[in-house]
Amino acid sequence: MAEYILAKHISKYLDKEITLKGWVYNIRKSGKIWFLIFRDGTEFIQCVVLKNDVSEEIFELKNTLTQESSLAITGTVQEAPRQEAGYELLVKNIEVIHVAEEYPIALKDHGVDFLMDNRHLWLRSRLPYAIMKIRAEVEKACRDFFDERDFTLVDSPMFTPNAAEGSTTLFEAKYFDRKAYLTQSGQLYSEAAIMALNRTYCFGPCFRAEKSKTRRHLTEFWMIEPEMAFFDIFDDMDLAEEFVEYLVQRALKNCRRELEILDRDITKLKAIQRPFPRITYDEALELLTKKGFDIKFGDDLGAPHETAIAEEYNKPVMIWRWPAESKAFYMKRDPEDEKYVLGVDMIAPEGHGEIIGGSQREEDINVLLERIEKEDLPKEDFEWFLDIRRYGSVPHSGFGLGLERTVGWICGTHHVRECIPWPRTMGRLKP
RNA sequence: UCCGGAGUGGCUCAACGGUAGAGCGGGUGGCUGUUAACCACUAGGUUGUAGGUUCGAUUCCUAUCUCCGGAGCCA
Repeated sequence: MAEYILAKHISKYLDKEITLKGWVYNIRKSGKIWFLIFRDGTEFIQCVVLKNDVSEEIFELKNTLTQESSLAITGTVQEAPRQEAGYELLVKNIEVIHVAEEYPIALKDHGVDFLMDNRHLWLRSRLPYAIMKIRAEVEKACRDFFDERDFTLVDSPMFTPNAAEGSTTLFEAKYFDRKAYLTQSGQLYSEAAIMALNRTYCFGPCFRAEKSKTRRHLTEFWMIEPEMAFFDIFDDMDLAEEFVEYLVQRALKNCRRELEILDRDITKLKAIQRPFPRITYDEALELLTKKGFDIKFGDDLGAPHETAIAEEYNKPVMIWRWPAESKAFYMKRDPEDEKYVLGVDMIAPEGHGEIIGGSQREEDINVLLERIEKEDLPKEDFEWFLDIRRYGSVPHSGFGLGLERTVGWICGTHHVRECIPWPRTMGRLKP
């Protein structure tokens, strides 16, 4: 009886008889030989069926098996240097489990809308498969990085009573007889948590009802947000660059096969080593002016600006020390010049946009109150947040990294919607 | 919300205002090393919707819906 194995382990079974269980990816027929490209969710393997090696009944399956039919296939493993997997299976027997109906996704071009409508099937294709593998590795790397550095995972709530960022982009939910909002960020909760646990991170979905229709936006996306007591903006930036370097190198180390499937230029990823360039907002303005942009102090940097800056480097760029008026109320003012806040954005190379936003947080309750009043935020909703500054306030910092944008950069995908299994955008809630 | 682009067999796309075509997928047949295999034959269409101009509209006009790309905002 042949041993049932996962296809990814095939190299350990050279010349042995094994059984694989999975699905038909493609069939190439010839007269007395046919090739079945098989997938089981761990690897793609070419299986060779020779007329003289199998029964008439098995050989004739070439006419009845359809794309995505499920089967158990038994045969001998042999080397096949021309195959991506390096091995192929010489078939002895095929047990058909289910013959699939005509499969809508062909191995040819399809439009994005069609593929997204069929996301539940599209996930079976090679590119989504590779991206999901890499996403899982990056998520694991996120946890490992912080777990190995004395951080405690403290999850934040999804239902919140108020906004964390601006109030314009909240999803409203019915919460019994009241209103609740889906969280946009766990940061405010993390600020409370570090006073209990010193260094924490939260990792989960965030929801923003932004009516954005660009390749960098989802309404539901995942964010990992570390928060650290006694960290200033420089400690924050040091950690951010160490973190991003770690994520990229982990993907390179553990997802080489998947990056190959995606045809990713890995020399670009290999170059992602510390230190990353750091420029201030003022320096960014100077650079942009030199490049011909019409931009003045106080203007926020848009996507074209970010791209222009990013293309100057082959590494992520950190832009820090931003004009206060363009940034959130909780960011700490620069003690040397009140016009600025100690915030930082990290821009990924190759046009993948902002992957990190972070800052040193304002620890002075009076400054915070002043900002809350000036921005006309509902003070009573922030009382608990102000308590953090009433009882042993300390300098602290943190940042948030967008998972899909980071995965999109590592994979070299065109759009972040490919980097989440079930994308939610302004116009898409299905499947 | 604003600006631009696109809606044609299951899918991806053609078609000067004049008989709607091709490739893939499906079906049938052929081929012993194929790499999105190849070759031959075959079925498959109220051109997003509603109006209008015209002898005649896939093509021009108006409205509307959907999708895509971008802007703003952000991760």
